[in-house]
Amino acid sequence: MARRSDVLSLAILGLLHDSPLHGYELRKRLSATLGMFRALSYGSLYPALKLLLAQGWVIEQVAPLAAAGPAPLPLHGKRGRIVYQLTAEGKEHFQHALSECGPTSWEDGNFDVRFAFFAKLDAETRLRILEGRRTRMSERLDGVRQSFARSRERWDDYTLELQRHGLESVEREVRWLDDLIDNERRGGSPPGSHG
Amino acid sequence: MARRSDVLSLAILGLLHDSPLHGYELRKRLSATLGMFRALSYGSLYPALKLLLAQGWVIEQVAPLAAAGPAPLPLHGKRGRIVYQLTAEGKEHFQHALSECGPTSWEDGNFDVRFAFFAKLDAETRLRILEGRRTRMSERLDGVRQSFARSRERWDDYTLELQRHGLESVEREVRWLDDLIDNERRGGSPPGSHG
DNA sequence: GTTAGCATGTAAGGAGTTACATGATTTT
DNA sequence: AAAATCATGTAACTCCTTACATGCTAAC
Repeated sequence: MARRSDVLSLAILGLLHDSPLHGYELRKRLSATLGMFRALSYGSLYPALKLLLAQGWVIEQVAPLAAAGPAPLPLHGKRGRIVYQLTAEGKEHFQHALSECGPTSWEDGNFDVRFAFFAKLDAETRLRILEGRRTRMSERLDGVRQSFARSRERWDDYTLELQRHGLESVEREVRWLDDLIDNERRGGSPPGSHG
Repeated sequence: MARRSDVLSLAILGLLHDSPLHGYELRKRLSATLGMFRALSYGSLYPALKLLLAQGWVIEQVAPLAAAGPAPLPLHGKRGRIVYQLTAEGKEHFQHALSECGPTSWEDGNFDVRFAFFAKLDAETRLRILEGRRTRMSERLDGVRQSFARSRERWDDYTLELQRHGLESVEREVRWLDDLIDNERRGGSPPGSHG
């Protein structure tokens, strides 16, 4: 019934939570936000939407004429844009799926999307996910540091530089999470800047 | 005949370039280095090795007794470890594939592995790949900056913070590439530290 | 009038993971 | 003697991309 991870579904439902959208616009927002800097292909998006439809989490509505919106709003001829809207079950499923704070929630692919919708979660769940992620990243940091120390002679300068850069990236990630956890404990919203 | 990208093949051939290795050891090195901090599964590795074998780029050698190596070297009973060794054609193919400095060479999945084997490339090719990568990252930076500026009001603090963090990551990547290009132009090896 | 962008889809295939299956060796 | 680690592999499955197919609309 429920898919294993289905990050994409979660992201789509989350975006539709605010307002109904059609596929093309959805794709632009998915690409521009949610840590997804790589553009998602239509070959992934449209089948995913049909799946959400089949599960009753969204409904399709053809919009041939003007719909309320601040965008340029070009009127279409034969077939209007297909606008997807969240159903009551869809909202329910979204909240349930988003509230999952087990180990899968802080995995590489999942964490970013969870974080993007943190505003729709309670403070306790937010903290649990952040701490889980921090622990995971810390473990990774240890592993990377050890293999870095173990293999100083084995590799040339370029390979070493690549490893060093990767190491720094993970260190930066941990510091970022530390700041977020700190801020969450004080009951504040995310900071606008940090070192 | 030749696969489209085949980053994994390139990585394996590159590691075997220095010394023959068996699958298990190969996997550890692939995971620990080459920017691959995620462990590669055996379900990917062993089929890839069989493919290299079929193409004549490596040969298998069963090592039931001691082989020259500084490792703990446990002797095995029935079946020894299967050690893979680069052939002359394998070396040739590796050099040819690595020297490819077209647009594919600076794509997300490919660049890291290329960079790891930079020591086996001439300075001119190194510079061309670094500059291609820099341009690509710069373009991405522009796109991210624009969508970040366009959507300041649309999203909540958490989503915005995620975007800001992503933005900073790309900025950092560009600075890193700038340093490397600078250093390459001076004809030096990679720096040990930077801002 | 043609190029670029809007808009929706399908079929085939690439690249990888998980779960399964097996067995030796080393450490506790 | 149990647990961890070494060591090799296969089959099924997931997720995603590319290439194809179609047609409208806006800008130059």
